This record gives sequence, structure tokens and C-alpha cells, in this order.
Amino acid sequence: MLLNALARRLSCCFPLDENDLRAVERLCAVPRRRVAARREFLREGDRPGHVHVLLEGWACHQVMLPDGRRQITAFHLPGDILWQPIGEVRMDFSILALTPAIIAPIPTTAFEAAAKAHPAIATALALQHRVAEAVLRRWLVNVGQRAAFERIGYLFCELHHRLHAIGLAHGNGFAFPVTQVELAEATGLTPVHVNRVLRDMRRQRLIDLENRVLRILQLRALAQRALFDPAYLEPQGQPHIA
Amino acid sequence: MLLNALARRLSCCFPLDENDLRAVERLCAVPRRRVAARREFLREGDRPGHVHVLLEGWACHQVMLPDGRRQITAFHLPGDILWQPIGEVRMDFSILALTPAIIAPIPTTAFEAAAKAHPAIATALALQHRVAEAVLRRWLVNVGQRAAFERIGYLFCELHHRLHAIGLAHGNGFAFPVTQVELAEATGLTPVHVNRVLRDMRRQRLIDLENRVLRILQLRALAQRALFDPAYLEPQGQPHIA
DNA sequence: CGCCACTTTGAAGCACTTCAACATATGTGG
DNA sequence: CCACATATGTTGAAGTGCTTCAAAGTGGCG
Repeated sequence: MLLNALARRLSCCFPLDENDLRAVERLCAVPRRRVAARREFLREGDRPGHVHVLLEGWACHQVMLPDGRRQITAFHLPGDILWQPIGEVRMDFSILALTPAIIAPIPTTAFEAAAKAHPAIATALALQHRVAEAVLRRWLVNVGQRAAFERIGYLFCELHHRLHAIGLAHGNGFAFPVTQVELAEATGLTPVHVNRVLRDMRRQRLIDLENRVLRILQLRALAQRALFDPAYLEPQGQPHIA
Repeated sequence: MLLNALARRLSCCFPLDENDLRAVERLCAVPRRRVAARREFLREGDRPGHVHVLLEGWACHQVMLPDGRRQITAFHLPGDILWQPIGEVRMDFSILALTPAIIAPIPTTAFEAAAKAHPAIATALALQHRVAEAVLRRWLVNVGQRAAFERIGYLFCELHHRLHAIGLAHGNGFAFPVTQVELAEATGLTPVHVNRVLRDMRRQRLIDLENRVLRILQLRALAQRALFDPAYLEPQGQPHIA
């Protein structure tokens, strides 16, 4: 059975049966929204009426300060939920596509109905949300406590782990559409310094990054030096593979 | 009607009627857990079976790195939900009391039943959770993009705002049980530097901090210099006061 | 082909850290 | 209630990881 991105992602969080999976497929059967790379398609202050699911491509959450500084607060991969409205809440951040992206805007009512009819889907969604929160927390730890090398190394390990789980890593390599400026905005560093850290990682033969493709040459060594521990990405213990 | 801390906190997020409020009171009618200051009472890796609500005192979330560095990822005030289990998820952080604290451990089933029976409670809980997430996001922005003075000033403004909402601020002053070391761990700075920033703030007559009581002498000026905008704390627009 | 976004490198500066010492509270057992 | 230990706060001096500024190199795309 060929699954769409959301079904694949949710299956990583909690086991779904055929019936649940079909329900997820139906949920995603809405007119897709196509967004160009670098387009900010949901903005701080908006009150969208749909659940936005990322089906293809990369996106990120970002917060801008009045003086122009910006912080990227999350990277999102296929199958991730970009935004789920509660009542009329205002968004407290913006969402930007990092590649050409395909998004499924799902009516909140349909979404909630599916969760109600399929307890396993509700659990998987809750767990996915919890993991997203844990990732955000780790980013804070990263930026608050770690040196530049560790911050970047940690991020590479995290993304590799997440991409691997949804089948988008080829061995230790994967498409990496993030520019050095964006990497800087995600890690709280300057682009210049990110560049120097990447140079050091290359010289130490830890990574190979060119043409938007990242290959981690020594995953074990990088994870160790960056103090990466994937436990927070697998809240239930072992990950569930569909 | 004298409300308990959870009811007061939830009322800030969404309007609850008498009936809802009584249900919240009943939820909290469980044997309390008393925790001494500086006691770590829930640990990373635990899988608690109860929803933990903070009824009195301050607590914080923290993540420790293998080498001993630690990041405080949240401060919690009376009425906050410290942890809500989903299935058997493992906690990805620890919870520490900052003052002597009183906690209500509520069985997850009772909690979910109340949310199901009272849609307004469910909404208020979801909104509270969303605000907690927004706070975490702002902390990341804080540590990632802001200078030391702004980080600390921002934190003071945020705490004042949250304490004011639940009636625990007296004008611009409030009890502040956080040590300089903890302030450093929350902002990603060293205790020494926190001390110097506090000295500068005092010299500029922006704050007065002694004996664990913080008074913000010039709230407007501090908020402006720290780029504090409380919008993210009021997801629905105006806050609802019970 | 020429523009623009992105990457790379060097040199100088500074915000924050580190190290060290002392001062002041807070608590505890005798 | 004092003696002592321990946590917390304060200050100075020296060091450094990262930033800032500046300039040139590279690559994708209309």
C-alpha cells in the first residue's frame, strides 16, 4: 500500500491499521495548495480556518523581530502538521516554504471528525504534536547551552533522524535545501560563523555538503561530538514502522 | 466564588460558566502532593500516569546535558499544567520546584472525561497548551537573537504579564523566587553576566530586586528596550477575565 | 550574458565567558 | 543561640568565541 506523507509520518508515531490509514488518505483528498520556494504563505497574526499539512517539500516556522532579526523556530518535513487552529487563535509565527511545497489545507471539522472516529489517529496526532514540542525544547537547549559546532552538528543529526524515519534519507545522505543564512537563523549564529563551522566539519571529514545535498560521513562521531541523543524523537520507546 | 488556581488560569484562556468551573474544582479534589523547594519531582524518562497541575508555588522545566550543563526551558506559575501524559510517553525533561509547591496529580481518565463533558474546558485546556508552546517559542527567539539585557528584560516582562493575569502581581511588583544561577540557565548566559546585567538595570532604575521580590520600576521602558510584545500570551485577542 | 543570491575568506572588535576572590545571606546541628 | 557549612550574590581582570565589516568568489537563472 502506497501511503501519503501524513500517513507515513503518523505511522512512525503510533501503529495505524488499514482502516485508519484509509481515513488519513481521505482526509488529504482536498485540493492541494502549491507554494513556491521562499514564499511566506501563512503569517503571524493570521487565523487560518484549516489544518495545514505539508505533503511535499520543506517548510519552516519563523518569528521576526521589529528590527529585522529573525529566528527560525522549526524545520518541517513531509507529513508534518504546519498549523492546527484552535478556535480563532492567532498564529504567533509565520510559515515559509524552503522548497517548492505541496500543502493539504484540511477543514478543521473533517480533521476533528476523523480523530474522533479513529482513536488511533487521535493518539498518533497527539504524539506527533508532542514530538514537535520536544524538538522545539531541544532547539532551545541547543541555542542556550551549546557551542556553534555542537548546534549545527546536532541539527544535522536531528534532521537525518527525522528524514530517515519517513524514508527520505539515502544512507547517511539527504537533500538539504537550507542556505547558510537560514542555518544561521535557526541556530542563533551569524552566517559568517556558520560558514566557518561548516568548513571545519568538512576538513574533519565529518560531512560533505554541496549542491544542497548533505552527506554525514561519520554519523557516530558527529552525534557524539554534538551530544545528540534521539530519545526525544521516539516518545514511546521504539519507533513504529508501518 | 473563590476559584482554585487551575480554574483561574483556564478562565484567562477561555470563558467558563459556573458549571464548568465546578467541574474544574472537582477535578482538583484529589490528594495533594507537597514538594519542597529545589526538589526535582518528575524526571526525564519518567512515564507518569497522572496529569500534574501546579496549584501553588513556582516550578520549572529543565533539560540536563550529559556534561552537567542545564537549560531551564520554562517557568511555571500556579494553575499551569506541568505535564499531561499521552499514552505511555516518556518525559523529555525534568520538573523542579522553585518554591515549596502544591501539586494536584489528576488521573488522566478523569481529566479526559471532564474535557469531553465540558467542551469549554477542552477549549480552555487546548488554548492554555498553545500559549505554553508560544512561550517556549519566544524563549527560543530570545536566546537565539537577543542580547543579554533584552533576554532578561523580556523574561521579567513575560513573568509580570503572566502573574498579573492570575492575580499574583501587586502593581509592578511580584515575588520572584528565581536565583541568578537559574536566571542564567533560563537565558543561556553565565551567572556572572546575569549579575552584571541586573546591576545595570538597577542603576538605570528599571528594576528593584531584593529578597526575592522583583519590582519593575519602569514597565513601559523595560518592555520597549526588551522588544516585549504580549500578543503571544493572548491568543484570542483580549484576555477573558472571570 | 549579466544579475542576484549565496558562499567564502581575512582582519578587527566586542559581548560574554572564565577564573578568582570576597561578601552576604540561609540554613543546620550542637 | 551561636558556630559552622553551604548557597547565593558581587566585583575585577584576563581571555575567547563569535560578531562585524569588508571584499571577492561562485553558481543558478531569466
